Amino acid sequence: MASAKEPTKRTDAVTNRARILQAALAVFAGRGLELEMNEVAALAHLGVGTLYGHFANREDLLRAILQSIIEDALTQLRAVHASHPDDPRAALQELVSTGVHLQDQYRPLSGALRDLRLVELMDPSYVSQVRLRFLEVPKDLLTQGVQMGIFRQDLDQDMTAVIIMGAFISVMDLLEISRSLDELVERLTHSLLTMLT
Amino acid sequence: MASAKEPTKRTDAVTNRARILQAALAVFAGRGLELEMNEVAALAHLGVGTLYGHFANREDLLRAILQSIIEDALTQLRAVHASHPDDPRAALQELVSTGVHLQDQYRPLSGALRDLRLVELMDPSYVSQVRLRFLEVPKDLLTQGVQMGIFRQDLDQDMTAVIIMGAFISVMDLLEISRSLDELVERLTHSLLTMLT
Amino acid sequence: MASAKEPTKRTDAVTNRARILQAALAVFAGRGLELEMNEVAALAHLGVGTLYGHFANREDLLRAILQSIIEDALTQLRAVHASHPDDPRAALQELVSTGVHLQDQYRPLSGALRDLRLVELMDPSYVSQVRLRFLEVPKDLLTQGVQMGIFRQDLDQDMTAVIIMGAFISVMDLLEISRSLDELVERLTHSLLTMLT
Amino acid sequence: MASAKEPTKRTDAVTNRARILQAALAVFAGRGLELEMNEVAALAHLGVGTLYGHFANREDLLRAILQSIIEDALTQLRAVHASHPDDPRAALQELVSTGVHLQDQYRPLSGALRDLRLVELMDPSYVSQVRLRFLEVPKDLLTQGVQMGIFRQDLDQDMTAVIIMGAFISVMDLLEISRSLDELVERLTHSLLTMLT
DNA sequence: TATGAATGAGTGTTCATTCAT
DNA sequence: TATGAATGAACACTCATTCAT
Repeated sequence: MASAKEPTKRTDAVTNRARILQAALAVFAGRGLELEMNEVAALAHLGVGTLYGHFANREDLLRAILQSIIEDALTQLRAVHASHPDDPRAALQELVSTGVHLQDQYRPLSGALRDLRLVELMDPSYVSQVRLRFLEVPKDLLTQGVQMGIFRQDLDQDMTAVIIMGAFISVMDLLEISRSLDELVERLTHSLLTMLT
Repeated sequence: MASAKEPTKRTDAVTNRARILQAALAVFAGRGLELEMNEVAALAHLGVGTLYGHFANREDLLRAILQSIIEDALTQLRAVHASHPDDPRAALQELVSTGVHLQDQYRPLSGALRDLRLVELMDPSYVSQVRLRFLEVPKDLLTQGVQMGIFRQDLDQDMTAVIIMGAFISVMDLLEISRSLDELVERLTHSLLTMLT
Repeated sequence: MASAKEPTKRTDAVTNRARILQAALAVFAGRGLELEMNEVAALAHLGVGTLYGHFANREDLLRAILQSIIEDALTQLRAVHASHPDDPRAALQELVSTGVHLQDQYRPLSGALRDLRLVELMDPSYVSQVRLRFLEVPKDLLTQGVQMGIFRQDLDQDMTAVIIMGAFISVMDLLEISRSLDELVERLTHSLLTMLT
Repeated sequence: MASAKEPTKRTDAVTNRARILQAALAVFAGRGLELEMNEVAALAHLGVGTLYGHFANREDLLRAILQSIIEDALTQLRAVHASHPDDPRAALQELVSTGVHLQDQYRPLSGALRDLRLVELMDPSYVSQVRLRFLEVPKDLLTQGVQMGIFRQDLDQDMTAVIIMGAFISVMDLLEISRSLDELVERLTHSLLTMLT
């Protein structure tokens, strides 16, 4: 029905918004919070002005990226737990794997989450809420594992969740002296399981 | 060109270098790598030009701050181990305490150590070397504890060191929902001891 | 951040590049290599940023001006020779006139061509090449005049070309004690013709 | 009588003034009007402050250098004429030689004399006066030569003086394609003598 | 809605000049 | 008088944001 005479000048607005986010994500992966609007525009093959049609300003775009990353990460992490409803050990292993690969995928994220500029960007309450949502994941896994008698009973579950999440972040420091991400995953999983059972 | 209104301050040059570093440290604590020369100068009650008499440029000043922080942190952490030569449990407790307080004192440090700009600032090999030097501290403590039969034998010491360091960093995330730094230290120490023995 | 008080000028980009060059030329005529970006921008009734959209940096703009002046000057000087194919005397007269008026039009040029900063700006080989291209003009005229039997045979043509070019430059020193440019042109032409024939 | 106990702390003020001028001259030879106070001070092995004890400001120092160079150049050029009271040909040859070597010795001078900043620095009337004093030298030589029947009678002596001075300056352009300064001197002298006799 | 040239506040850095020692 | 660290105005350049097209 629709005969496209013009060379798709008005690409669908939704498409463009997605394209911007995708480009912004790529730039964020490289530059983190230093992301530049021109660079995003260039990568999205759009004019800078177009970015401002979809996001009020740079901060808005950053917020959108961060939310997108955060929700993606949370979704991935939660999916892990859901996919191993009866096997906390396997769940932990995959949680570690997913966590480490998320670090790799969104490299500047962990730094950004600790960057003071983030608090100026996002609502402070949102930031702490996000942190808690992340901690929920290992905590739920722990609770289940303890109930099933697989993990030790004498754990401070909040602290243990923190320890697990912190391990995801810090283990990247060993990447340079390690053969591969997968080796790190395996060793970290083993260590955590040793300490938790 | 120079209009001197106030009676020019003429403190000792050595004093001024220290004052600049102190001011820069304070600004770094607030802004991290976004540190601005004007802000440092203002905080030090010095003209901008004076900064350039002591540091060739902004990057040089950042490098000086970072090295200063890093060496201070490493010194503090190592001192802990040395002060408890025969008691790995007590050493761990104080290590946790020192680690958490360092996080608090040099807030943007852990983020900066993960910031891509750091590698442009410092030698890449220096950065990874620093990470390893930090990991050495808990690792040495572990080795000793295992030899003394206090910690479990079945630990991957590199991984465990990573887990301990990661815990220092991540535990700050819980600060908002915790009553105090000291409470966090206590709970984290307890959890780590539980898992290590 | 940008507070637009006046109704933003939005002249064609091509127009603006020309306007910048024109303004830069005017500033160069006044300040030579000391040209300031702010001054050029103000004279062009454009923001500084606009200059950087057309020229990568100050040096680039200077290069563009210098090349523009040099090519214009060379073109004008060569055109003189071409317009008097059979009359070296008339050609010399007009060459002097053009040379002197070029000096007047692009006042700091001859100084700039002798400025050490020029070599940092342009390729050193470009600079010496330009000098030679300037010398070609009187030299060709001499060659032709000698062949036609109008100028004396016993001339070192390179040296004579240098003498003619040097006269253009130095004669400006007499401007203050002379009635007009045209008088200078006439007297210089007469002197040169006297010495060459 | 004077027993110098202190390590010559107070070097004679006259000595220092001379040292500053010497250093400034050397810097001027390299940088021209871009001369920097710190560089002069360093080369003179004196503190910057000392410079301001002898010269009110940078412009004052520049004025002093320029006057020194100008007077030196004039003295040298006049001495040439005086040393060949009866031989205008020989005088011209040596005038060329001296002129060319002065160009070489005070490289940025001819550019500076054409620099607009010079007029802001020196009294405009001083500048034109200086130009005339320079022109006097070849002019006197011409007058004498004409009176002695050695140079042609039909010369506009002002213009010819200009032509000679201009030749000194422009001949430096050929230095790059010439074997040596001396070769240039010889060829230029020959050409001038050819044209003047 | 899309464009991207234009904008100018803000930042790093230089360098003539001052003044406590 | 000599010193040189301190000073800050001035300048090149960047980049988020706007708006005429």
